[in-house]
Amino acid sequence: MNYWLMKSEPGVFGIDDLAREPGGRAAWDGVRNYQARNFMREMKRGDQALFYHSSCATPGVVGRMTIVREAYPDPTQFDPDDPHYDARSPRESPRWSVVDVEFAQRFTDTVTLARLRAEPTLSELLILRRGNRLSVTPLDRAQWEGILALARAS
DNA sequence: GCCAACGTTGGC
DNA sequence: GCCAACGTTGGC
Repeated sequence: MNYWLMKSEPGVFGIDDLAREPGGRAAWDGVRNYQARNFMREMKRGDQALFYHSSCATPGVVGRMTIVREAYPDPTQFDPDDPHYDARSPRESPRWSVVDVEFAQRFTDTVTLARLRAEPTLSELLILRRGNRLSVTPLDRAQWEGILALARAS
């Protein structure tokens, strides 16, 4: 099993939006960065992911979800009315992928970015790296457990 | 709103 | 292939 951290702006699509979807399931669409896309293509059904709220008053990890469908073409890349439309993505070999995620838990309290930075054992977290902008990053098991422990402790 | 960091684009 | 310009991300 693999562990991931996935960012989204709560003003666009937050964890409460995911929880409200039918079955708590949604396609994680709109990713337009090759490195992030490649990580999504590595995801396996049953992998676990943390939901991170970015560009908001209190950025941080707000809950967790499960990968329920492995990578397939992102339909929004072919939709001219979608903000993530990509006119240069070939139909026969789509450039962008999505995975389907399923809501698992919303933490009572956000594990804030400040709290993550204050935790010495999480110093290698990719999202804490200076200038990091990747919206999808892998976690190792210790990081996953560490963040869940912080969520339980709050 | 500001700004640092980074990815992408496009001229050459 | 280089690199300047530009756009985006995301914390503050």
